[in-house]
Amino acid sequence: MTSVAARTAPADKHEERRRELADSALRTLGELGYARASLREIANNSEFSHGVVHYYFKDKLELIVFCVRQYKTTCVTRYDGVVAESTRPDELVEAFADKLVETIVEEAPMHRLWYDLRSQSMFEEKLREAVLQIDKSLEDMIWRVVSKYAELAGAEPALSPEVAYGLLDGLFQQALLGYLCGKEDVTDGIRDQVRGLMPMLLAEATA
Amino acid sequence: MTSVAARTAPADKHEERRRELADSALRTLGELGYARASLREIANNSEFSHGVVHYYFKDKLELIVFCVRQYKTTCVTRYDGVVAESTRPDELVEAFADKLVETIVEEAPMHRLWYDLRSQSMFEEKLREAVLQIDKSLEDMIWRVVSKYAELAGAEPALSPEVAYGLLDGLFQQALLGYLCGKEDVTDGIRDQVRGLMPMLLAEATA
DNA sequence: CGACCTCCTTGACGACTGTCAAGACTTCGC
DNA sequence: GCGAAGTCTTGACAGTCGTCAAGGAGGTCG
Repeated sequence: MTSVAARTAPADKHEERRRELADSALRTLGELGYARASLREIANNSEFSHGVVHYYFKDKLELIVFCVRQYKTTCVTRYDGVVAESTRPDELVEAFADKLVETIVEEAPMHRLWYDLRSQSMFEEKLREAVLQIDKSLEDMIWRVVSKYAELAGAEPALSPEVAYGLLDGLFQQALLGYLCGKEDVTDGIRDQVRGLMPMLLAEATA
Repeated sequence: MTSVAARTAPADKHEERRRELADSALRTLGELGYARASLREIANNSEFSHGVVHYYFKDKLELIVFCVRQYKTTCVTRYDGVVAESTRPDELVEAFADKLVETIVEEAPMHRLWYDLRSQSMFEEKLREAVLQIDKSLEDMIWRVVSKYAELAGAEPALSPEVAYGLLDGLFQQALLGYLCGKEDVTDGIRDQVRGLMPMLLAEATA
């Protein structure tokens, strides 16, 4: 309010703490999953004590929904670089496959958490709104890849965004499970699978 | 041992009780999910008391793995009738799609439990062996459908069993989530999706 | 200095969990 | 009909959980 003003407005400070808390909570959640990650364990892996959660969040549920929302908002831009920088269809496929593998190897805990939460939402209504919203944003992300791929190939996508996402998500989930189970060549496997699948997503140009 | 002999051998009796227990446990598990289904709740929804579980099962984990194994062994034959009775490719696709819809509508709790457990196996090593085994049997089930379809169409499958299963499982999971979230026309949606997808799984006959 | 406000810790609460031991009830061989 | 084996119930155990109230620490402003 005065000349210099606060570095950060008080409301922002509050919001920033929420982000910090959510950030360290995500580490624990990715390690233990939704059900076994207690608030005490989450707090232990942060720089705070277990009581502070209820100062910034109403519920365990509110914390967790906030966490996953936060992670996925950064996550949905993951392939945008691939889309922006590819100039030939096969180049895009390779870059996309590389990025998929990188995601599985480097962010496996986060993604198993996502699948955990999506499964939980089948039982718990309170999770559904957030899950559906995130799912949609992932579908959009995949669609940007597919439609760019079609454009570069001079063709049209042969499938709806929903189906394209469903198919690729199925493959990704399978690969993630395989990777976590220690199966070898799962990374090469997903690469081959994507190389084989992507051309099938296209149809002749109709316009 | 005598002339008439026992109706069921003692070992069978024990095994039969396990099946009975698992059967009523499955109802509770399908309703509450893996994490929130306590042994007391499971026992409450059966004709037994909560202590009996440890007479027939070592663990909660052993009970649950037994349950899902039991369910899935009946489940993996679900589409065999479709495979056996179809004589034309389009007929198979329709019958397959119908069966998928029927499965979603009538057995949603069982299948969300399956996805719950598969997600949990990404965190809990002890679940992985059973999950991988069941997953493989589902892959085989799907492959019987796809290869029969190819045969009827006079073509070859364009994909490996693994990929075919991954794709269809992705679609199925998406449809299940949509159905549980009360989305309308999800049943018509999956029908259309299958009709659109199946032909894409085929390639020209090479032999 | 003292009153206030924000942020965070501590400790406790009631409820719920998986597990298991002790014993009651049932069934069956003899 | 008796004893033993098998089957099931009951009650308790140690532990964990989410939640929240009481209060301390640190800063700001009157």
